[in-house]
Amino acid sequence: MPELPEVETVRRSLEPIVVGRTIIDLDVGSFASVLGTISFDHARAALVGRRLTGIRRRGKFLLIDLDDESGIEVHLRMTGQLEVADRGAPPLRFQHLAILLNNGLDLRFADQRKFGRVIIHDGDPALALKSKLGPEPLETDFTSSYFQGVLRGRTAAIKSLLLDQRLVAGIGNIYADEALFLARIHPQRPGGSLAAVEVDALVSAMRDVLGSAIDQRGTTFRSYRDGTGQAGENQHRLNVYGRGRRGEPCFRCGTPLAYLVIGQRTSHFCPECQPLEIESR
DNA sequence: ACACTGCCCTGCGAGC
DNA sequence: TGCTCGCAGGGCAGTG
Repeated sequence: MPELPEVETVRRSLEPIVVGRTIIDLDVGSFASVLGTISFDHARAALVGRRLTGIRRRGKFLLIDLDDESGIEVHLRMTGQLEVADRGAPPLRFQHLAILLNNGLDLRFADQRKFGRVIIHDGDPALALKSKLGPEPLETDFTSSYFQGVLRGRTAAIKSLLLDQRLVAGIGNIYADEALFLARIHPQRPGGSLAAVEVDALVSAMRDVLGSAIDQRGTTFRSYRDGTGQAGENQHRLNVYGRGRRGEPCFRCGTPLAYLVIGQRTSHFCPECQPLEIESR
């Protein structure tokens, strides 16, 4: 499940290989809606001959900039993969699109569950995302006071608010659970009930879990790979995600971890380290 | 504006 | 062993 650290790892691994290359053709598989509503012919007309000038990340979106000020937006959703391979190499399993480059390499998009998309924009793809995405949690404009303002008066569970991309961009289920554990905050606490010190701890925990996950080149459970097909290592560093369902012990206190479904997402936490009642803290 | 639900999609692991 | 069933969940549309 690619979240900010995984998407950033894909970006970093692709950047030196694809930037500066020119698109010579496209190859689409049977799943035409990977391109959204535009036709394959339209996509080919828009992309062939374009040079890739950069690759950026915004939240969980990858943005490929082209030399005519247009761009491509890629979202991997749950099981998407974006990988570079030699033209002669066999296609990826579940491959839906290949962008053929002038250096003998193909940029390939695969997705087992067909949730991911490759969207071609006439202009800067970042503009389309501007209204949908909050600040980047690793940038300096994501401050504790900003987040405190965002949470003020909110009654929804903090876990759900962390997943709202309009409030902060790039957090998914794994890193939301990990950050709440580090900050010792129960996932069901109403967002507006967090004290200033708790928001401080949460903001700092988000930075910690995301930063170290990038250092580990992402979390690989099953399908996630970087742009060269390499798995990440962060799955060995997780404190709670996936462990609550199995009732495994908390690494901090030994209490069996628990899980709850919040906003239709499984939330793993330590009932001892992350109490729901503020009075008992 | 906010909170919440249902939808998309399919391989895989659990259970029988 | 072979089968069925439900889980995994990001973003978006739709409802109240």
